[in-house]
Amino acid sequence: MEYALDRFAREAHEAIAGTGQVPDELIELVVPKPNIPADLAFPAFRAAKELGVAAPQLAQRIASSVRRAAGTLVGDVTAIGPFVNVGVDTVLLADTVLGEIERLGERYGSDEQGNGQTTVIDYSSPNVAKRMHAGHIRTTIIGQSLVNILRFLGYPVIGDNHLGDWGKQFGVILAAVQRYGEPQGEGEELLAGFEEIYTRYNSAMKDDPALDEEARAWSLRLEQGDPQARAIWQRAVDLTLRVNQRMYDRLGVAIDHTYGESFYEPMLAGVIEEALAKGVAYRDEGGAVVVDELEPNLPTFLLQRSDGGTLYMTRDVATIKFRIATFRPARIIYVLGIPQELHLRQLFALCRALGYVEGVDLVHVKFGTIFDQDGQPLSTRRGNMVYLESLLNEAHARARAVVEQASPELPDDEKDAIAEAVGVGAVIYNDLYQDPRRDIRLDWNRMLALEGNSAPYIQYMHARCRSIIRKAADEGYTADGGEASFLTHPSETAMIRQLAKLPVAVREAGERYAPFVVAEWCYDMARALSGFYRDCSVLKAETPALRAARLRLVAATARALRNGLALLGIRAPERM
RNA sequence: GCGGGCGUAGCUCAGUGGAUAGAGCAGCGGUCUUCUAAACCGUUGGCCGGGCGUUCGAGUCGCCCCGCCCGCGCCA
Repeated sequence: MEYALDRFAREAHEAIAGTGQVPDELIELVVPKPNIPADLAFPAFRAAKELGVAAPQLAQRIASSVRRAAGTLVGDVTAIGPFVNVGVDTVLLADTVLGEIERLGERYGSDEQGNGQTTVIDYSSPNVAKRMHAGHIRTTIIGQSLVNILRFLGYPVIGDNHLGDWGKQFGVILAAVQRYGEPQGEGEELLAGFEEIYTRYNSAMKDDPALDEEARAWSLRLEQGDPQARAIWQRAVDLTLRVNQRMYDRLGVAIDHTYGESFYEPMLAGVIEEALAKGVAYRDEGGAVVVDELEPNLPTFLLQRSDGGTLYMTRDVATIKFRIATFRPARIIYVLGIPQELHLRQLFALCRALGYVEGVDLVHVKFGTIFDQDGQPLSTRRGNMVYLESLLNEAHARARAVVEQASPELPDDEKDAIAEAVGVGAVIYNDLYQDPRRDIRLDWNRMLALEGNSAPYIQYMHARCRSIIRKAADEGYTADGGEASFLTHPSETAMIRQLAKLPVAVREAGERYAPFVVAEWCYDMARALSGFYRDCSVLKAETPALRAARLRLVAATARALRNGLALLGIRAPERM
């Protein structure tokens, strides 16, 4: 889709090429830094060198011979030193952008580049029989935002929650249930019970190899369909899904499939056989299936345990094979932590060696680890674990306190709804506002910040727009006759420029698998609005025509902010 | 040892070869009789870890160091 800024870039390029001063292939436009008074720039260095002239001279020649074709978005063209600076025609831009937003509404910023190329995204994937904690929040939130963004870009996206419900890990739970009895209770509390016996057994296992054997044996019984093992397993799976769903609902997360690792059990033997038959793997003296020397610097790994049990790797290979056969994707994305990088490199290499992934892009979207205040890893044993539910509850409570103070007149249920949107939004935003590769040190005040570069700030600016629109309607004002040409104040044109950038930001976020690009756009949009709010009154505009134009601008801003926040999975309340 | 990531203001972070490196938080000083002060304005704060190179131009690319984090066969 060609949005206003795409058109502007094309027309600016054409205008420069039209001077005949520089060959088309040497024209490369860049977006200048904010302190430069231009919307696009052509650094003339390379072209000047190629043409054997001084760069400032070439820039000057281009600027003085450029012709502005009527009806284009190209405004002033000036040379500053070796740069040709191109300004946008702000009036035409305003008219174009407002028109786009009014026409496209909640689709403003979307695109069609996906073109039928299916993308499978593996995200969230918590373990069964455990509560979700701070460690799960990143894959869940980043994953859902990528789903939203890629869908918006027109890719058919299939999300899959690859539940950790199999393998030795669950063998430990089964063995623990045998030893300590199955925990009783309901919901979160019951899950905590499972967790408790799991950690107890796990630490006992450390100095008793017999317990380790037992857990492994139970994982085998589960794989082989032992009815007792399957019954406990089923209860644990159902319970976990039920409890997790509450978290997903609060976070605006909806995952298309929840196959889980167990789903692939019937396919595992075939995968192992195939790897052996193709000579990609071999069985060693101990009986384990080994994959060796697939690629330089790729460490050896196992596809089957020596006792016949399968591994994470086995199930992941089967998962890829299944996904490709079932969904015919052009791409599979894993939203997984950096510590899993080696595993995925091995997995991808193995799938390539097996010939499973012709024409399929395998992508690891990686993120750093969460540590506590002191830089220690979060763990149940350390007692520093932060559970997702209590995190969200705390966020809600803090936001609720602010609503209570700021808007005591609102009805109770609306206060609650606002507190939920704002509190949860703050948590989500905290994970999406930066490049995910960095490790995060847990800091409640930063995580639950309600001011500055935060979701609540953006939500607040949106609510202010909505408030203006409500008040205008009360007074009988409408946007009718609101010509974009009245919007000439610097704060207004700054807003329009920012509005125009949403489609660009969405595309970049998709290309880089980087929701923070959208988050950044939202924040910059909110700041642009606050400048406008300070400088330009809507209801008290000098003329009815100006008021109507500003009403259009404010409505468009609310719409665009809402779209941006939606891509992050953050709600935009009408009032705060 | 091998592999990967990170290093930009006191703290948390943007900056994907171009012009004078930008935000938020914290600090200091101001602004509510005004379309919501979850806001706004002003201000303090930088050998961009270090070195060498490539380039007309390097926070950005390459190489070498330094520091921190992570991973490296029967867990996931």
